[in-house]
Amino acid sequence: MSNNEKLESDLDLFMLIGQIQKLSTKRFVQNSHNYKLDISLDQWIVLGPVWKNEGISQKNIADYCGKDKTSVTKIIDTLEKKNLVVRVSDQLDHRIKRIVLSNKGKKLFLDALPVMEQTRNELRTGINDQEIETLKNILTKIYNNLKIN
Amino acid sequence: MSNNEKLESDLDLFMLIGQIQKLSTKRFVQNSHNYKLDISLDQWIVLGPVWKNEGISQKNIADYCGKDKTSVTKIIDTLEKKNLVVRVSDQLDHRIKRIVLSNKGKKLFLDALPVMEQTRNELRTGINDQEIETLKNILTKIYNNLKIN
DNA sequence: CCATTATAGTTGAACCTACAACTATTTAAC
DNA sequence: GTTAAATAGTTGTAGGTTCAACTATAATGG
Repeated sequence: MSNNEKLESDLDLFMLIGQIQKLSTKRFVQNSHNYKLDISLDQWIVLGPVWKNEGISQKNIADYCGKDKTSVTKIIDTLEKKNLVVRVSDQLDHRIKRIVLSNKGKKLFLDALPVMEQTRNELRTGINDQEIETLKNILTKIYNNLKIN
Repeated sequence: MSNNEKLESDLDLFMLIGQIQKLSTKRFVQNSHNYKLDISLDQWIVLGPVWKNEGISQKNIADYCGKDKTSVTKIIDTLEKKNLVVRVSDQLDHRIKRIVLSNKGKKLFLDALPVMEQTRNELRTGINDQEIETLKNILTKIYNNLKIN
């Protein structure tokens, strides 16, 4: 069997989506290295809601990103280790940790914007806006099918 | 911010694909549990080429599945621990390990087929064949964009 | 009030992924 | 024919995901 022969011939939806997910994650990291940045796609995804909503709780980050609370805990752990964010306990509700960007975190988020832009463009090469719209519509249907229970 | 508010409003392609990938993996595992089967989506994906091509090498499994050779090594490790497959050294080329299904592995693969079928159907609910075709075409373009380099 | 229940976050285990470095073997090139 | 390069697979490390069990705190409802 030649390299990727199967993959290219009768790739089913599961494989296709899994493949694209892996490749786009990889591409984002490669691109960020080209920009001399050290950040993973998931770390960037978590920084997003913190950027838009300073002091957001981990619970809200999880909802925003569609991630499990455990995943958020661990990604925040590594973001904190890299001094990109800090956890601040809520003064009223002591269960809640509020996440705040450090200056380093703000800078990295901004620096990574063009990396995201480039990755998006590479992904969309040769695909027009109409197709992207169609794609999003169908994917949203699938998302809704899977989301319920 | 309400539960999943962001996710549902302005979900971008990366999030959408990542979300669907996570949810479909989860759904497959849930469905397999309902059938009293103990198998993950990735384990099933690796069993596929072994089923179709008895004695296939790990390298070919990796190509077939679009997985890293490291991932294949580790998935085969767990499949072997569960007595679903065995590794057999190639007699001519001693670098190659050929993977063979045990009877238990064959049974599990067959038993899991309806689980896959059901998961596929749940995913496709309310989406016609034309849309699936369109979806696959666009996703294939994206796949090709990302695959090169 | 106090007991139940719900919520926010953490921890540990098991699995998957990617990368880099490694072993062992085969092939190629001189 | 021996050295160099390519190939198959493994190992270790680091990150991400899920599940279940746990801690701590807050809200609810007799």
